[in-house]
Amino acid sequence: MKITSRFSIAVHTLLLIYFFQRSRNVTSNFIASSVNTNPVVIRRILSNLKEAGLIEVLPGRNGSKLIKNPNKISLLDIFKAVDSIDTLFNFHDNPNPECPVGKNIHTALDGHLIDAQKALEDSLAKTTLEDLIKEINQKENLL
Amino acid sequence: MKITSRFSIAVHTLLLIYFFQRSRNVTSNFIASSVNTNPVVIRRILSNLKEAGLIEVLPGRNGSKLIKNPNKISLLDIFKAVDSIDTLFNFHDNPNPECPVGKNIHTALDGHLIDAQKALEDSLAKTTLEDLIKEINQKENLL
DNA sequence: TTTATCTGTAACCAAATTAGTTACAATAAC
DNA sequence: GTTATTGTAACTAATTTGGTTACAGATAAA
Repeated sequence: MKITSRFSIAVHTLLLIYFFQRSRNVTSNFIASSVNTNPVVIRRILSNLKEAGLIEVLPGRNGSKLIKNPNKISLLDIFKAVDSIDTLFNFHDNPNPECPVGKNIHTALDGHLIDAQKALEDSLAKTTLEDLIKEINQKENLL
Repeated sequence: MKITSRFSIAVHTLLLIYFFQRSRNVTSNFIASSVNTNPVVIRRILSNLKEAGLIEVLPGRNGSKLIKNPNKISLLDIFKAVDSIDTLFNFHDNPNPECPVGKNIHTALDGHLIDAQKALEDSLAKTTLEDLIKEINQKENLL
């Protein structure tokens, strides 16, 4: 099973807000046309990003603004904002406690699953929105 | 979104085969009663583990056996056997190429997503079935 | 050789999740 | 006042998951 596209859409959304917030109102419609989806899908994600304290969504028709410095917004922050996973790995319910394996499987495995999830999260934490902004600026200037 | 319980069931299954293969036929029914699910669910996973070269499923009513040393079977091997994910992260389709962000988002983000997936996999690769066997033996001896 | 057991697989189901959609009240800009 | 936008509810279609029944084919045990 996979991590949903809500995450990549959220990153895309924040980049659009960063690049366009000074020149125009960054509305859900504008974002949707760059992401290529429905504006309501974007509004749901904007709602998550607002809740996480990464953006403000201005009332009326004023679009959204970043309220944190891009170098303070990591991919992990974005991931947690939109995909609020507590534990990445599912575990089968109620293994048989009469069995030596069933009785101990949780204790034996849980720590390793937490480690793996932490490794994923630590990796995401290393990259910031600013890093992506630089990469895009570089690509655009090369043209 | 989460990683399915197929993974934890597969680990449970391999541990059962290890601990019981000498004393009884480890059948899908026996495994299912320890995992607490339906035997067909187990057979599907046994099929994956066989395909991955981790076990042999003996014909008739002879159960399954490990065909690799537990210290050569990592959690990553098991994960890949049952959850065959190519890319862990979904990415939204067809971002708008007319937009500087839409045009570059894939290039900017893909590498970081691959890094994060690799970090998860490297972590899973560190633990072997033997490690779990030791942990269970330790727990059982303490009783 | 007959009977019981087990695997492999197809077919189906219910529940959950996802992305997408329509609709509309509330709000602010123009 | 009119228009544009947000926030949210409600609905849909598609997909995935775990569970289930059914059964042909293979093997062990009697």
